Amino acid sequence: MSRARSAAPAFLTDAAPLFAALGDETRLGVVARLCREGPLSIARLSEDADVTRQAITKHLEALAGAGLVRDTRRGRERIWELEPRRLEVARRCLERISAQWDSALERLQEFVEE
Amino acid sequence: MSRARSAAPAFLTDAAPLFAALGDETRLGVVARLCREGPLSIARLSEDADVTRQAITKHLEALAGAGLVRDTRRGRERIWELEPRRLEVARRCLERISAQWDSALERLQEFVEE
DNA sequence: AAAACATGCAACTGCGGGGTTGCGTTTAGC
DNA sequence: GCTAAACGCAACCCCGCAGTTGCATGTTTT
Repeated sequence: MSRARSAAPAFLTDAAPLFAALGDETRLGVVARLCREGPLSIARLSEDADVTRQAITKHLEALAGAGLVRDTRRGRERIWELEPRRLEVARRCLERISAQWDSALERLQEFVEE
Repeated sequence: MSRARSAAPAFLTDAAPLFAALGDETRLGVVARLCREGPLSIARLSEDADVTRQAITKHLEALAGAGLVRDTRRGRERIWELEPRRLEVARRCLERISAQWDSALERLQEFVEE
């Protein structure tokens, strides 16, 4: 489908890669952890993970590809942190879709009441 | 990671498959269309899509796997519609994560202001 | 300078996702 | 009853993702 039916809204086209990036338990966990613990190195992120350090690295780069995180080099470490701006965009995106569903749900509710 | 770091919150574990289901432009388009056009048959959903009918079928079943849609047979047709309850759950899930990010963003803001 | 630490790079595997084609089956519509 | 529409099923292909291992490189630390 992609851009069928009178051109899908832009925020939907943008949303797909975003969802895809978050559609992995490991990555979602990394984001959550960066959320509540702030910037962390790869080593620290890998410590409690049940996958390899390299796996974590790949996931971080996947998240970076979606623009959700950013890395900064500090000595021999590579520190990863959330990307506020992009995260804010993503947040709005989620809310728009949420709102879209909400109105759809209301309409469905009307049907039921008839 | 998955359930590392003092057990990841349940709503995170649940969210991953949800995001995964939505992490495809085609599927996202299908959901959006069911949102604003109501229940539709596979044929109608495939009409304007740029993939095959079978592809659409698979996507629908993927969405069904995430509990987002439901099918009803009507004659020779198979009608697909949104699953309100589950969609509501998903919506709340998005909002929780959104809120989580929001507080993280606020904290980041504080850092900047220092 | 040597040991320990943090990471990069590359190759490799396995598997599932997204897509297709071909054909069979059921249900409308004349 | 015959044709066309709507769909199911199954096999197949391709590619990228998630994960691994092994080794090299750069940085602290003592």
